[in-house]
Amino acid sequence: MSEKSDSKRKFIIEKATEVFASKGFRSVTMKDIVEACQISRGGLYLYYSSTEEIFKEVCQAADEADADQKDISEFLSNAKASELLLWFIKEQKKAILKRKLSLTAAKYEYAFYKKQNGDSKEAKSEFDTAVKVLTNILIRGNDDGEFDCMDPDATALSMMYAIEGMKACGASFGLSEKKVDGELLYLMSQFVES
Amino acid sequence: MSEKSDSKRKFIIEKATEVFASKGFRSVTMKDIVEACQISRGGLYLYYSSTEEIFKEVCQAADEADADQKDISEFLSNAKASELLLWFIKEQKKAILKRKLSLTAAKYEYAFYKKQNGDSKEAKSEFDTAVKVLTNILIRGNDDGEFDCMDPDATALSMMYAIEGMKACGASFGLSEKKVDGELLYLMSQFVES
Amino acid sequence: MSEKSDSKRKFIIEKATEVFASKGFRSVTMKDIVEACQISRGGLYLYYSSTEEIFKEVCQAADEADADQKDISEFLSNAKASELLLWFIKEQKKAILKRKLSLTAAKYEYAFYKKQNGDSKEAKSEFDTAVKVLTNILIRGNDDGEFDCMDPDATALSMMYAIEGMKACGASFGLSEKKVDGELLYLMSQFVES
Amino acid sequence: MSEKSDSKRKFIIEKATEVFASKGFRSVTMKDIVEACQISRGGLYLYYSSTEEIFKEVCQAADEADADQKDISEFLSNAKASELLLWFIKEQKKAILKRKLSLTAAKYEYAFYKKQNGDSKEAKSEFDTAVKVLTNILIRGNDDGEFDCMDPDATALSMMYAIEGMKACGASFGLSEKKVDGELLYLMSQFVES
DNA sequence: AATGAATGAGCCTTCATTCAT
DNA sequence: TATGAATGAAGGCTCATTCAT
Repeated sequence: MSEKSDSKRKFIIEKATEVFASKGFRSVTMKDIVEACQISRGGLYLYYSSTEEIFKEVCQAADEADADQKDISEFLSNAKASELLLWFIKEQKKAILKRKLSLTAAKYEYAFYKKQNGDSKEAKSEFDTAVKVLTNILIRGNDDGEFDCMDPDATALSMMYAIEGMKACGASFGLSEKKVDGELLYLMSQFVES
Repeated sequence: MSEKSDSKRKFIIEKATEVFASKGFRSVTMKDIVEACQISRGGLYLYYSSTEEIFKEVCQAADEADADQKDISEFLSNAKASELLLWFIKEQKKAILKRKLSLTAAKYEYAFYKKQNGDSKEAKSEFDTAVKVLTNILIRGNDDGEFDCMDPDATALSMMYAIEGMKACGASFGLSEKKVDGELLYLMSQFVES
Repeated sequence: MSEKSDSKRKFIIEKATEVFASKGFRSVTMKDIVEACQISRGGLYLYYSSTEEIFKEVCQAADEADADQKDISEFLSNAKASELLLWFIKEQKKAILKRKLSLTAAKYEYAFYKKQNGDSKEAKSEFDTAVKVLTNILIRGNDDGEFDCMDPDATALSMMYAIEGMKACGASFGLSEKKVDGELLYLMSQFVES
Repeated sequence: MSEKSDSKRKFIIEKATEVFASKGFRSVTMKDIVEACQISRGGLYLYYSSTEEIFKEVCQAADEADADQKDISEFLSNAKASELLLWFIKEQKKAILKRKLSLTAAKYEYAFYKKQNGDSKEAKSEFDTAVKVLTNILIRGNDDGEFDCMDPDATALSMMYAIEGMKACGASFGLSEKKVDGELLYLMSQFVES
């Protein structure tokens, strides 16, 4: 089943991404996806057998697409802390703003859905990873004398909460790029000598 | 007639609140509410004719309940800024933590649902109000020499983003009281001389 | 659910009996029953939620209807053995012949279906009961000097196998009343002095 | 072409036999057979185009396999009646007991299915043949002085009903070899001087 | 006011059957 | 010959909504 036709699977995931981005998670039906893909009901079942299965692959594909944009590991070890921070902030900004295809709302719904049913690990990891990355950046910035951040752990966590808050606000009532920029600048101003 | 029916409406809203808190918005059915209220299907339709209508009243009732706890207007004019901040922070903490009956997830879902359908005002107002209230508190604190906050507008907005982020995190993967306290203290530390 | 409307349940069981009698067990769908009853799909689900559930009640109702025809307990204690045998044989004959509404085929299918899935008790009891009843009749007949049956247990069992065989033949390719009579007479001739 | 396809047909029938033996007739799908044969969906359709067509060949193959075991015609004319009876009884016993690969249940289902649709000849012939064979055996036994059977026709028919009954019981709730032996001995005791 | 039986639309899932390769 | 992806019909189940009582 996994080799059926990778290009078809990819096609379905692409179309499904649009569907989840525009309808969230719970209210998406197999029929919605069938229609988005213009294939038959039975045809979809050859590849996937539930919306949850599709959603997981949609998220995974989206994460991979984000990761592809930069080979982080090498970048992380060579760049200056201020460059890293800029990159990090830009990534977050993209995540907050990407209107058209944002899976944020669907991800919240899915996380809530899993929480109800006992599972609650999946959603957490992405957030925690971001906090760790940012903490490391702040520590290196302190070491290099670029930043002046008293408590990198607390600062990183707090920034990520603010960023998560912007994602949520963006998903529920929209947020202009200007507002996002203003907030990100404000957040950075607390430890960057401008 | 109106008295009796009012108490019945109130009863329905109470039960429905529990349902929305535990199932979110979109996946709640009239049947769920009928069962929670132990009334007949037809009976419910005498009072409300859709889950959306019920959800709006549920949110309104929840907001009023929060507001009732304190007569703010008077309180705002008499209290010291540091007291006001403490009250504000406590309210937010309650909003973040109230696990059992949190409508956060349902509200996000609803906001997203309305955004799709064109409406996107409703959700925004609550957030904006909170920002304004906090801004005023900060300004007063500056005037009284209690706080040292360079940019009250930006600070208030940033704090609310972080708070919104905590709500979202709490709704999707849970947040301990200790973590919330830590973050709130951190946020305040930026302008309060401890 | 059990008191919903007994007359409606009874109506459904009556119609379903016809369906099972004409289509067997496995190939009967909820749709078949819905159409036989001329009710809506959802309507049927108010009373029953699977064909198996309906089939069990159909069988139970059929058994009760058979039992109703005679108050056996009293009859058993007062009648002469030859009368009892006649009654028993007549009942079996009815069971073999009742063409239009015979559940025999459906019962075989169901028994086979349960056997595949591990259960295999349900079907056996009816057969065993009949063997016991017949054995008792033969024993009494011997005691009264009406019959001359050397081994009542073996005879009763063998007769029931033959009767079961006739049921099976009747269900699969039909059996005339004359043939059934001939066979039953032959079976009795082995221990009844004509 | 024909050789290759013949072996393939044979292969399909073998696998299909297992499927019908374990699932009956009506609930067997082309998919079941495709999977049992490990061939493609389209591939199966090159040889057979319905489960009914396959089932007919399955039955025919099974009958031929049974027949192959002994060249009856010659055997019938040379053997002693008591030997023939023993052979006949052993064959029947095998038919009753062959658990794993018994087509009994499927045959009943099929016979019933055809009866609904008007056809009802197919199933009858096998039974009638057996009755005739047994009748002949009994007559010869009488002639040779080995048996003492007053009415060979009636006796043969009655025995076959009992045997058919055992098949049905075996298919629906199982029957031990001991029980089958006991019954067969009982049936024979009625005309064999032990 | 209140009930709850009844309806029918809508989504889920499986399968026989076809067809391009 | 043989494959297996694709289709669409059919049946299962749930739910919003109505209506006679």
